[in-house]
Amino acid sequence: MSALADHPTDSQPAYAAPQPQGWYDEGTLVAVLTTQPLDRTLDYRAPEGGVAAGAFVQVPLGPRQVIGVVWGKGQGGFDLKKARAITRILDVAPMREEMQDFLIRAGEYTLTPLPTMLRLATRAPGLSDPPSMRKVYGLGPATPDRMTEARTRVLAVLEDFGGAGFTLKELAEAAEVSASVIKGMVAQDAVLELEAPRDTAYPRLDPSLPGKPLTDSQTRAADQLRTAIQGGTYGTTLLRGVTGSGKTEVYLEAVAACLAKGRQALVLLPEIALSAEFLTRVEQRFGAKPVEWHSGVTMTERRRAWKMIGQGGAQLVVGARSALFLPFRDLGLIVVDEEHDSSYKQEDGALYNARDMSVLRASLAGAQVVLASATPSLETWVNAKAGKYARIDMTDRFGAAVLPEMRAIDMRAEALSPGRWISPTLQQAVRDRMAAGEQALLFLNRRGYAPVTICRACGHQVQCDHCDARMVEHRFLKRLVCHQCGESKPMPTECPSCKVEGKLSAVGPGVERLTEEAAEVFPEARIATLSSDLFGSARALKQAVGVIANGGADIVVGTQLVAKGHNFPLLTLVGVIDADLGLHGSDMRAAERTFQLMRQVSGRAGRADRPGQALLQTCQPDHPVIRAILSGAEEDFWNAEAEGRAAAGMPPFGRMAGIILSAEKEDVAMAAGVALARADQPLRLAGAVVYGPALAPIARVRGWHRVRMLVKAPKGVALQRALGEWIAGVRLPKGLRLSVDVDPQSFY
DNA sequence: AGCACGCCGACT
DNA sequence: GTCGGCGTGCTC
Repeated sequence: MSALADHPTDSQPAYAAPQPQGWYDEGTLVAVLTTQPLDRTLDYRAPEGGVAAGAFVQVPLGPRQVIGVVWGKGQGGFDLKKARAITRILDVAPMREEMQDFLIRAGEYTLTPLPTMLRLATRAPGLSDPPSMRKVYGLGPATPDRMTEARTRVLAVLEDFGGAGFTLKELAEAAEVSASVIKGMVAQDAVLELEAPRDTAYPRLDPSLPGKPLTDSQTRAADQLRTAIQGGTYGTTLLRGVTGSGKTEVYLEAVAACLAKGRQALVLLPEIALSAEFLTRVEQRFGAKPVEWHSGVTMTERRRAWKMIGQGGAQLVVGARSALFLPFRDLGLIVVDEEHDSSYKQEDGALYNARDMSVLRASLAGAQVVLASATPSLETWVNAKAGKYARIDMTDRFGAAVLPEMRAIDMRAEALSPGRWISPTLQQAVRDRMAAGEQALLFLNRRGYAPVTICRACGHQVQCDHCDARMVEHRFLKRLVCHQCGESKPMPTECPSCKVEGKLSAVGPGVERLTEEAAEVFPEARIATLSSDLFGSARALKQAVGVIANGGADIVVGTQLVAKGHNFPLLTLVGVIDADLGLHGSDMRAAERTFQLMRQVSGRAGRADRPGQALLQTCQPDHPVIRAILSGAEEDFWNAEAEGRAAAGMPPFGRMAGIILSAEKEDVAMAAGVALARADQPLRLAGAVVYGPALAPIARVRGWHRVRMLVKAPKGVALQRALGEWIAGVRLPKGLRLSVDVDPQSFY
């Protein structure tokens, strides 16, 4: 058996496959899938003129009109007098059969109902609106009765650029005239006023423009990807390159090869902040910007993007995970940058991992996948090792930069007073760098001022009112914030429990507190703090990053925000304040994540041609993870992790699903969990075991009580089918929410 | 998801 | 007698 028989691409569809793309004549019954939470399609009569399979349509449903997709031919088996007709066909490209397949397979893999999957695929505003029109202006047949200077300029602009296409505002600006001059010429037919669709194709990208000069290892990697793309079939490649090795240039060459073939490409990025920088790079490479798709894109732009991607009027999309559900007409390449990033796995209606679903989508579309990372996930590493994915390693850093020297600072041997976190050894190292005119980064993956606020009179710890989580003091905001639900309240002066005034005290460090300490220890230094909550927008963050990159700070204090791809050429020292943070805890991925984060953060040092150094403050210098980070023996680390996981039957060597039951009352959630645990026969028959129910470690979120269960199974078990039967066999009370997380990232 | 229908308590 | 609580069930 292959190493990953339970991979999404291996699942067998249980739903009826959609009908071959065809045509339905007027009056015939067609099955329509809507986003309404029904467990089946409904039959409708094809409208006047017939309808294509896959067409987006508006149909009557009870008293309402809803949007749906013609899924196949009608199912029948009901009173045919009840059949109603499709109201109208929407003016968008029909859904391709491959997309239908993708939604079915992805829904089965993640145990998500098909209507919910369709909702992911139709997240564009104004889909049902008629095409939005606007007035454009072109050269008219007549000559104006009297020529004026202004009128001459208008005609000159129109002649220079030919055809229609200017809006009134654009033409007025280009010709340096007022709108009334143009309106006057329209009245005389010297200028033509036409209605044209507002949603137009995006500027063409030119893949034949020369790229940046590549190093030898970049050239080899790019060649391998190009060859894969020439083949025009499915394949996945792990592109592993150490920080600074220039992965982006390499996969942009893959994009170029894909565009040259006339197919579309998608680049998934974990964060919006990255895409701003990325857009410029794409524009430099291809002469035009790609299409953006993320939560910050405006409604009108979203509609245009969605329609143009479906029509082929967009070649390259750069986006967040939801871009995976865009209606590509001919997708030839998906790049998942920073494939290990946990933000690819999240709930936006459905629980899915965009990295795994990319592989599924590509396998159905005959497209290539490039999984790029300096620190791949264990799953991907195992797939590559098993030969399921191709693997390219880029080991040399771009230019003269080399990986930083890594050393541990044993905190047990450092003389440090309580409430202080920067060890004397690290202090000296920072001073040395400052003396050399270089920058130092103090890394602490904890937002806010202090993670715990305790009352020194009664010992009370301030908790969130809605969650079982401690509130984190944010001194910058002068508030306590719950990092679970986002709720915040003003910093109290008296203890909420014993009402004693002025005894609340901060325990433990956050970046804000670390900044305070750094300012005391290094009074002459210019200090910048980078933490996501200190910036109101991606723009503000980008500006701060720019200031630091240009030498506007001596010391940067930051959270994991700094680990993600920003380039600071003057930075040569990284001090990790608490390398042990994340090593303890119940999470099987804690070691993996710590390893990745440490490698990434230390990759910040010495990117330019100055040698860098990374110092890790730890109380466990002999911990295997810390040792692997220090030695740089990544293969050893992964082999050890893989062995441990295999021995424990953990993913990717075994299968898992997390179940979360939530209800307003704890006993309701717990009772449902007990009922589920008792009815575990379908799971046992399939060879799976259920653990729990237990109160989730964060047992209350936003006032909802959470109970969790865990299902484990050996590889090769049809886990989704067993889970489906299991849950269907138990009657759950209303007011209870159940969510199933196949391949959970963490156990919360 | 909506929105109906439907069957039991305090009001004109 | 009836307005309305939201429990159950349907939508082609």
